[in-house]
Amino acid sequence: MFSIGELSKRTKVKVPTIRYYEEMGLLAEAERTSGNQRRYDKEGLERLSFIRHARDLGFSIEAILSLIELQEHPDRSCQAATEIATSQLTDVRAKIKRLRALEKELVRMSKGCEGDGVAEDCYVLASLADHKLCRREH
Amino acid sequence: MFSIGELSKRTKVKVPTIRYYEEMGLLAEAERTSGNQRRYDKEGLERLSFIRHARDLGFSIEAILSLIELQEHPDRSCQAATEIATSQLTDVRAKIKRLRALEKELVRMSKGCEGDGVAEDCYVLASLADHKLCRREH
DNA sequence: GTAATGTCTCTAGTGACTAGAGGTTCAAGA
DNA sequence: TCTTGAACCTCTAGTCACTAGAGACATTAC
Repeated sequence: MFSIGELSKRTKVKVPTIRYYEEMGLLAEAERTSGNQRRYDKEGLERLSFIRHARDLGFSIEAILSLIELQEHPDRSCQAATEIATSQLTDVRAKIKRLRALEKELVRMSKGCEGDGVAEDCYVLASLADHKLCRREH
Repeated sequence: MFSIGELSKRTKVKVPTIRYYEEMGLLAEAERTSGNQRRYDKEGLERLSFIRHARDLGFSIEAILSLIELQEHPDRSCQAATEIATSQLTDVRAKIKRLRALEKELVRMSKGCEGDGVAEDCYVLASLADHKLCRREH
């Protein structure tokens, strides 16, 4: 059994974040010492690692709740889990696409201006003021 | 002179968002009718278009405040504007990189599981439970 | 004149934390 | 055993960029 600080060190999840996850129902309520401090065991560690991993991959707390629910009923179909992962993938791909468009536009803006003139002639500012100067939608 | 609703229609920025921008100091306080409703002119429209465009490109409100400050002093060096744009570009590129890694991992996870088994054998869940199954860092 | 639509301010909520205050508990050393 | 200091507790409020809703007032079209 170890403390919340120890759990934090092992999982690299900050202490307040662990408490927050407990409050959100991602982590079961921890056992307590007689002095009311949380104590964790291997199971708690595994659960938190799972959560941290999923968060790192961009899953929302809500999605993780569903995944945990599923984990706790190993007899259920895993279709839901696959759907959640696929939807996350779709999300990620949409974000990449959008960021690529932004990247191109920002490159164009930055290249247009050396940063050595005055604001009046700045291509960055001009581009922002007039969307028509953009080459593509973003 | 037109109303906030009209401005909203023309810029595609929602009415409460316009009021929010005013509160944040991005937009000058609008003139008012005798009945206390906001009225805008061409200048307000241009300013809001600028803001919207910058937000679309992912600039933070704070960054936009700096850009506007610069716009209002056309004699100043535009170095700051170029720096803001470049830093934004760096940000965007970092995000893309990270999302690409996530994409790969999610593809691998989804491919590993057909979604036709039970949760106990689900590769998605197994991957989340054990980071060691991952091919790369993310 | 009336009815419908638009606008006003204000407060509170979103997601996923993070920071801080003020108090209690624990573990290690003397 | 006592003391010190780090770690822990709960609670509230703040972050960012909005968004939603209540209840009241203004404007516009007929």
